[in-house]
Amino acid sequence: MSDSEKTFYITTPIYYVNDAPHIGHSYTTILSDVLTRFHKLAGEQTFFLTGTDEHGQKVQQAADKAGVSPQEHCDAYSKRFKDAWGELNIGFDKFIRTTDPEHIAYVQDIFRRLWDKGRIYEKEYEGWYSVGEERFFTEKELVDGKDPISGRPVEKIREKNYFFKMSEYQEWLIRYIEDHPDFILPDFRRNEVLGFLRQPLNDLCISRPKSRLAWGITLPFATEYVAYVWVDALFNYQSAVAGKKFPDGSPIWPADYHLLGKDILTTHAVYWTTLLKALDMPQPRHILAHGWWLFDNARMSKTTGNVVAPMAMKDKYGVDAFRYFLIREMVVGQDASFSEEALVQRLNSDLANDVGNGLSRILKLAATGLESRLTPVPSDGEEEAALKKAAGDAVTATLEKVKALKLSFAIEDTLQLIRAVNRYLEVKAPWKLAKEGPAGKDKLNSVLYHSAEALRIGFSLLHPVMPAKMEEALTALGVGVVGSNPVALSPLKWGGYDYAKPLGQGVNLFPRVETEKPAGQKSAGGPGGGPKPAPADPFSLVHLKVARIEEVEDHPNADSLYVLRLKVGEEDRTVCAGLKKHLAKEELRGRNVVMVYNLKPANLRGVESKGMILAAEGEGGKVIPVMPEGAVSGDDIKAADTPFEPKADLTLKEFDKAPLTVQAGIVRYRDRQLNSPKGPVRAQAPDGTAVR
RNA sequence: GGCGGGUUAGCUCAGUUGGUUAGAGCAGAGGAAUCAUAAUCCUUUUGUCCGGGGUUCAAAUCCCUGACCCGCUACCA
Repeated sequence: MSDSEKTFYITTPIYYVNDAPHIGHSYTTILSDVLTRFHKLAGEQTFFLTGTDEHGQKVQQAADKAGVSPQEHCDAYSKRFKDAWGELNIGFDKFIRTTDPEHIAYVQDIFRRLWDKGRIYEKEYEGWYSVGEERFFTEKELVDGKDPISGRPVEKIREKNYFFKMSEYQEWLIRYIEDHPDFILPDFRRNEVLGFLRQPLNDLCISRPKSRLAWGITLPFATEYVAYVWVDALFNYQSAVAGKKFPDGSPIWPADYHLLGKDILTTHAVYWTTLLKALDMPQPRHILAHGWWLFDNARMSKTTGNVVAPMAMKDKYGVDAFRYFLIREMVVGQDASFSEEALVQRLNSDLANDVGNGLSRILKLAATGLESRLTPVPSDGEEEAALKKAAGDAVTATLEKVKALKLSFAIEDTLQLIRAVNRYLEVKAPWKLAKEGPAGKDKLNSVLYHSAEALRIGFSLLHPVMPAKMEEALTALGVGVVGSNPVALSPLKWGGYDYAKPLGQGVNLFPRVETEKPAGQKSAGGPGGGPKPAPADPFSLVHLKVARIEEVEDHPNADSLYVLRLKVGEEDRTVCAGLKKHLAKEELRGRNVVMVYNLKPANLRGVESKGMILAAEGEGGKVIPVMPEGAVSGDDIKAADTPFEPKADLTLKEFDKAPLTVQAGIVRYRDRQLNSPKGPVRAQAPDGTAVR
């Protein structure tokens, strides 16, 4: 995959210092570590970069709050990541911090070069600044002279900022992505980026005045400004390796892989690439967006008490089992689900039964029959030749899949070899040979030597995933571990070790984890599944409330939307409604309506909408808001005989799963009518009309 | 609403340019063995390949259509 045969430079995103390390950070970092170790195993020169992103408003605020300097705050918080990676056995080559003087100087140099090349221009504008939202609004965006999002007052500020001419590179970028099909991975992400680029690309504001944000990198050509944090952060990938070379003298940049979560793909695929282009610098070879870890039914876990805290799993079952699970279970690019049950399953069936037990049996056989000493012999027999071939095949197949980033499948190929050893032992029955005394000794040696060789190669292939445990395993075979490579000699080559040292004894690599199975309650499905919990009634998650429309305004940016100021009990709410085509302002003002109270806020053309007004959508596009009979603002609306467990930030999709319709003039969920404390919710619409 | 992807064994997924009896791992069942971590090995069950229609000598694979799921995006609110 890599254009370069001998070198491999991989990066993780730099993590925001204020965050606490969690499974998302851990996965990205472990994945990078595993890939790095594999490439190292294949004999390449590698460089693995990770670090922390330390500038920005939130850092400044957190530091102020704690009464320390931003730098002190960063020093303390950055360390949490470094420590976490230590615990996860991450072998990074450099841990960069964006407050490193070298990084700051590098970024300043970049800004200077962009400025000299005329890629940056300044633009002065006057706008309305909302302190609460920390952003500008145009005159047009203001609602009632106030912040359209929070409704708070704004102040008029005249401000100058610097912009990067990103829009000029839109056509180039589209073509580049089309010409390099494996630039953005997986391929469906590439299509999404191309879709994003079908809309006009704006120039990028790359400065922040120090009057608003002081904690950042000062722009060399405008010292009263700091760099926009994303630009600052992205250049870490270069500043960290600036002037550095691989041992053979070849430069480290460009990166072979930028690993990242799908949420920051646009930043990398668009901002980063165009910035590099503007500087005539080589592009990274691949940008890989991986998926997320999901936890099914977190809710139920809480009530039953078996909360899955992924980071605690590494303490409970060991770092290597944790790493193995993450790499084995997630198909790179896809989402995957995390559960303790699945982790234990993998630990027992793959690691304990196959890997650990495989080693255990030959150590014991060698101890009883050969005093733990093996002598290399040629692979004359049919089974021996087959095992030797299986080892070679496993190496080829595993490394090929690693190159294609199919790590979960790569592991499976390696495990095939380990299983082949167990099968070979069954055929040769060395425990019988051991009982034949001196006569069987040569045969026994041959069987155990072949088994040990196959295992040694298998363990070496697993080493990138489970460095600590595999070092223990290889040591048990007498193989020394040099640096992070399993052996100084050929770790992946049959006959690569002479067994000069005796084998170890009594090694239990992965103790089985006993799972308590309540008697008489055998799990219905496989352990992966288990009985699926009954899904909650979709409507039970919905929180409807009566609201009074205080004010109706035109949306500043959208022809079909109103911006409604609502009073919900004592609370003020701003909601957008697509009612402009259907109703005049006067028809709405002062009216009581029903709103979805717990809907996740959405930004609709610049105005944040916190909720949604329910209306019957009749034939011919007629829209009639529903009427809560006699109810007052703030009343809850519930459906008869339906549990009421509102979920915070309900998505529109979740709401759509509980379709509402009109029957006999009353709004219903299925056949249950919706009531306020005062009476039913009515809508003058024909039976069957959908309400939304 | 627009664009894109998906639906294959109880679970997680492979299935190359359409080509014989559709596969792997795990889970289940039966047996063998006893060196080993109640581990291993052998044998083995189950699939209307989401539904419907079409093209073809031949379709999990191509086309149309319906259902459900997911991603991105939107004057969805």
